[in-house]
Parts: sequence; C-alpha cells; structure tokens
Amino acid sequence: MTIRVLIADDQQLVRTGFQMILDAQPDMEVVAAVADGADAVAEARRLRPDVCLLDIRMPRLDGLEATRALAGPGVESPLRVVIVTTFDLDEYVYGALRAGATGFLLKDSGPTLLVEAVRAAASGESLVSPSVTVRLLRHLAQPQRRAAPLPEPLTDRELDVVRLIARGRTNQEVAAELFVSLSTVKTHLGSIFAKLGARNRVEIAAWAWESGVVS
Amino acid sequence: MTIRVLIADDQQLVRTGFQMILDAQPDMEVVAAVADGADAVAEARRLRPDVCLLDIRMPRLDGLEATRALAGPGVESPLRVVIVTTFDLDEYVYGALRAGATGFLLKDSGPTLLVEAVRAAASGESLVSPSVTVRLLRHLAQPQRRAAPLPEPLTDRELDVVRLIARGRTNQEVAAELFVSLSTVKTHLGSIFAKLGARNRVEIAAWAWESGVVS
DNA sequence: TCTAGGATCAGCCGTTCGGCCGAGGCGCAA
DNA sequence: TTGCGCCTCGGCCGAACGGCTGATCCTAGA
Repeated sequence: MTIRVLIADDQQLVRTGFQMILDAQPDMEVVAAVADGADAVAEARRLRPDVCLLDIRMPRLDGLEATRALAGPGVESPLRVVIVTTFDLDEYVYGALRAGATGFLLKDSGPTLLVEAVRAAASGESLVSPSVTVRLLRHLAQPQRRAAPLPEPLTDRELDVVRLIARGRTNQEVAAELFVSLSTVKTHLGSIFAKLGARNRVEIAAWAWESGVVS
Repeated sequence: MTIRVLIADDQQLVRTGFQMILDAQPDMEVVAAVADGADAVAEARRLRPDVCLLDIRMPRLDGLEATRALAGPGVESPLRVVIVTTFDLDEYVYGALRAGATGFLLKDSGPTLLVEAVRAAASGESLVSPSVTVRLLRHLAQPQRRAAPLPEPLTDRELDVVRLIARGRTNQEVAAELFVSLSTVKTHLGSIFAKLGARNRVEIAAWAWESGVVS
C-alpha cells in the first residue's frame, strides 16, 4: 500500500527536495507538487492523496486557509494535512491545529522526521517537530502546575464540592449528589473560601477551571 | 559532545535492546541501565545523564514518581526524562507531562523514533509518539471548536459581562468596571441566561471557560 | 490517653442573586 | 416613518448565597 502525497510550496527547490526524499521511500509516491494554496486545494480534491504537505506562506491561498478547506471542521471527508514551515510561531502552530492539520513540521527537521511525519499522518497519527512539541507540552502541563500555588491543600471532600460548584450546581444540588445535608455543604464551602481566598462561588469555579480540577 | 543516557526498565530484554540501539549511535552513550525506579533516581542523581529513559511500570518506584523526583516542579536542576511505555493510556500521558517529562514514547515506536526522541530531549525539545500526539493535538484544538455550539450568539456587551462574571466579579463590580448601573448588568445577565440556557451565574462561567471565551 | 483535624449537622442573619415588570434612547433597515 | 435590536435604567420580591457560632462523631497520631 503506497502512501500518495501532495506537496504544496511556493519554492521550487523545496518542492523537488521533498519530492526526492519521499520518492526515495519504497512505500511513498508524490502524486502532485504545486506552488500555491489554491492549486493545492484543487489538486487535493481531485487526486485525494493520503497526505498533503502544505507550506504556510503561499500565494493566492495560504497553507492555513487551504488546510481549513481540506481538513477543517465541517469538511465531510477530511484529508490528512501536515503543515511544513520555516517559522515555528505559536500563532502558526495553534492556527494549524485549529484549521485541522494532523502534523506540524519545521523545515529544519531533517529527512528522517519528514518521512516519519508523512507515515504517521497516513495512518491518522501525528508527528510534530520536537522544538514545537516542547512548547505544546508546556501548554498542556501548565494548568496543572498552577494548582501548586494553592495556599493550603483542599481535602478530598472539599474537592468533590469544588468540582460540583464549578459545574454550576447549587448548594442544595451538591448536598443531594454527595448524600449530605445542606449544612455540610456550606461548611465545606466555608473551608474552601478560606483556603482559596475566594470571595464567592464563581471565584472557586474559576480557580477550578484554571487549575485543571475540572475540565 | 556525546549524549549520556540512563535506561530504567524492569525487563532485561528491553534494557539491552534500548542499549544496543543507542550505543550504535556515534553520539550517544548509555551510562546506566537499571531495573527499578528507586535505582533510577539514585543513579540519575549520581551520574546526571543528559537523558533518562524511564518505563512507567517498575518495581519499588514507578516511572511517574521517579520523573517527579528527577524533573518535577520544584526540583532545582531538573533532568530530561523521556517516558517509554507499552500503554498509551491518557492518564499515563497527562500524568507524565504533569510530572515533568520531556517526551513520551510507546515501545512499538521503532528505533528511529527512539533515537530522535533522545536527541530531541538532550537539546531540550520534545518528541512524542505519533499515536499519542494525535490525541494531544485533539485536546488542544478542541476548546476552540466547542465555541461554535452556542445556541444564540451573544452580543459584544453581553460577552463583556460574561467575561467578568467568569472571573468571579459580582454584579455590582461588573457595573463599576463597565461604567453602567447595576440594573443594566442584571438586564444583560437576563439575556445571557436565556441565550445559554444557564440556571445560575456559575453555569455561565463554566460555559465561558469551556468555550474559550475566557482562559 | 489526650489531641488535632476531617466530616457531619443545625440555626440565624444580612447580602446577593435572579426573575419579573416597565421604560427610554439610539442606530439601522425595510 | 416605522419598526427592530441593542443598550441603558429603575423597582419589587422570593430564593439562594455566604458568614457566623456551636455541636457531634470518628480516626490518626503524639
């Protein structure tokens, strides 16, 4: 089963470079190599390749718009898109993910990663450049660490209350769901207010969302 | 500059396999290969390798605990830890990230990715298994898409109110910050309640956090 | 054994919330 | 011009919230 790849980049050298790397793989075949986003969308819809390698900076239609057209939310049969770009700006990365990209590669990644990224994308998986990944992981790990600067740790029971409060339950509902009385809930809430320094239940909810206690 | 690697896995075959792969690289050297987490922490502190490859399932101290000890929040000079495991459970992945891991590899990844992951970790970057990455990216892309299913679109002014409510402001404070009267705030809130189908202000706040209106 | 902390409950009381009524001004489009 | 939607404001009222004091029970640790 050969992996059919479409390449879109406005620089001729990059196109042929990628093509040589991929065609050297026994299980890959470059079915199209175009120079702008509009052509990429047209050819991709016609040929339906397994993986589309898209540059971001392209004439007529940039790579993010093209990604939206090929793999964005609402597209009925989305294609696998790997964004390949020189710049690892955060806005590019998140823009690409939101647009529906499967992978995100920097052009300084080396041929090994390019091949691996295409292979991963073809099977519905994702390979992202290590230098980009490290920032993404920081993003994912961050909200959990912000849970540290809690002045005093909440007890398990208090966390139960916090989770329900954060979902919009009233004290009465929290009491019912935890099988305790309204008074008990209010007592726990009092401790939570004191420990978090919150002034009202919404501040408790906001803390819960920020710190990852609920998600 | 050779990359010094520590391997921790309770299975002898896995240890030697990893060691052979890494020692075959001209720029890598395995400085220790241990069978449990406690030894891993001790040896890592003594030898201070550039990268630690840790399995999750290990006797005495599991990989996540070991990661916390070597790279967790609060550690003064954290080491680079790559988690290598058979299972790609979500709880493992997020647990590893929260514990401070730099990378996350599955054992079915192939030698190429292992080498690349070590190289990435050594330079402070992150390489994560493609099958894991695809789920992480979905997590990152998700909150933006969930902003769509709002029953009726809120007006700009209503969004102003929502943002402040979600941060725990009282109606009085919202009024002051928006330079309007308390009555106006309550009117806006009424519209917001109707449009979102919320029953109380915390549900408004929860919607705001989930949909990405505030972050 | 005594003690400290967590979980459970009760009542009181002032404040805030949220629903409901009504009203006026403004800009835009039919 | 006549709507319509949005923003602005006021008052009323019941329900929910949040602070307070005080109490019992249980478990873990000194």
